[in-house]
Amino acid sequence: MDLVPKQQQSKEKQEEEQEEEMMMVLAEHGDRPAFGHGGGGRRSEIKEVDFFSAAAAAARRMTDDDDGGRDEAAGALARGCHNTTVNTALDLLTCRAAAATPAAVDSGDGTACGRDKEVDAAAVEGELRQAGEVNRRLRRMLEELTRSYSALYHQLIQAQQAQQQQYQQQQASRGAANPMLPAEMTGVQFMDHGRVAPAIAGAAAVAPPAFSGDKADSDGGSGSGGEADQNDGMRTPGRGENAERALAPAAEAPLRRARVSVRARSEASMIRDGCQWRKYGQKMAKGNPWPRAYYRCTMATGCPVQRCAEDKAVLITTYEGTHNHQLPPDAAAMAKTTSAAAAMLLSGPAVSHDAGALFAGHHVAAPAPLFQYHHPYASAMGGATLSASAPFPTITLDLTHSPPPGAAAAAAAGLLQHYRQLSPVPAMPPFTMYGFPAAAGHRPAATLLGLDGRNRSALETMTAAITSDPNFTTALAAALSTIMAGGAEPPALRSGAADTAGDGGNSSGGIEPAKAAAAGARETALHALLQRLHDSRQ
DNA sequence: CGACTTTGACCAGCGC
DNA sequence: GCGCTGGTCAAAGTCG
Repeated sequence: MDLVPKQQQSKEKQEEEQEEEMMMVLAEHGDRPAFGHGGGGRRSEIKEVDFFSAAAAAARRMTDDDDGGRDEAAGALARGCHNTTVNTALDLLTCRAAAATPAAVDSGDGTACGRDKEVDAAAVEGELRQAGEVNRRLRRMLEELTRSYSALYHQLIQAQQAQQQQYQQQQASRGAANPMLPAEMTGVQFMDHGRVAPAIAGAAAVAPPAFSGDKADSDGGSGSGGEADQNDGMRTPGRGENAERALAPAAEAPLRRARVSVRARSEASMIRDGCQWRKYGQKMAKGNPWPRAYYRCTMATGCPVQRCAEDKAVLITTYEGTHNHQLPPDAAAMAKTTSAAAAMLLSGPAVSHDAGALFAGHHVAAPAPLFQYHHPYASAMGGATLSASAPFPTITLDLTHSPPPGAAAAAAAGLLQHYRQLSPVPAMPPFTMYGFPAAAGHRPAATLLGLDGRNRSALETMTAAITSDPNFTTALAAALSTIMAGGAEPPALRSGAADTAGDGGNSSGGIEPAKAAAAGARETALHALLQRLHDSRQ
């Protein structure tokens, strides 16, 4: 089930297998498949973009591994296509370090182990135990931070809902004779962060249902216009859209029109994302020497594919809408990514701005934008950007380049800094941040965070994007060390978090000298651990 | 023969 | 109102 004509599939399957073998070999060396430039000696361009074969291969590899931590990671990775947990496919824990130790290398030998080596092994094991302890403390601390954030976020939601109700009451009393009022109101609701507000059903349909691979009744989430969606995919701006508009509430069309654009280097005419697509049209777009092809998911939904005008090797795939049927695991993986991105776009703070554009001409009481479109964590996401440019709000996941070493770390540090500054109105950064501990601990982020579907989807988007960054380990190291060294958790997380975090929390305010010394020691240990992890991946 | 691709025509939205 | 452009339709062609 993919975008490639069936007649090509057998040949490509062989290529896939070779690809996966390559992935496995590379993974053993800590490398990652590189999209585009550089690539660490690998070919600079890939013939086809298969976002998931690598993950599947990694999952298989890890499943075969005896290490418990890896098994857990592999399980989580494999489950990622079927549930709503967040998988970062990280194996940052001690398994790699352990594998790199002389003890691990020589354990099967038995003849070459001299007494010195035994001593070394014992020392390394002790060191690893220490590192593990630090890791556990860190995890506890971050769990506490997570809880604090979650509580704050819910307070924010409640406050916003109260504010919205107040607004609605004002509008109801003021504009009873205004026929535009319903649309305006839905527009406002659309911009609200409300997690389960009926008016945001479209956004909800873009995100969680498709994620979970649940039988998504998400014909765009409206529950109406089902026929149009069924027949037309969800993308029927022409004649079909008229029917859809007639059936759907006024505000839902914009909701469904958020787009997720994936840029990837590929010589193929389409990317393989696990779904079955059928081409139904092709046009020469103005200013683009390469034709824009239109594909429709033969299972129900459709999406246009476009070749980049600037670079033939860059394939731009734009997804719009939501599948209204069950997806195969591979397709669900991409659906998770794209629909999560759409959900973030529709429900995140930036939506305020986008919605302002969308509802231009309406009197939308849009709250001031909380974030810029090119915010720091967009960089940390490895090239995810939001665009308010017409006609539809679009989020672009750019896989065509990998940031230079250090860029990801800088982005992560910037993300933290940015989050500290903006934490009074928590939004996406916490999701990103909190994805880290969940990833490191191979635990479902949803369990950690108690996230609702929208937050979870946003988290998935972030983690999916972040983990595509080959330098993510470096970024993680920088982020964690920033937390430890800076001693400045996000302000929203300071209150009450430090105590329950045990001594793992490097609380900022008035640390006693002894505690400071201990914190310094922990920091040193953490740096050593992170350095080792980083080195082991290179 | 069925599924799929190609391609010209058609339609709607938008800007001038 | 007109022309341009994006998006879709549907008939014809292709392929296994």
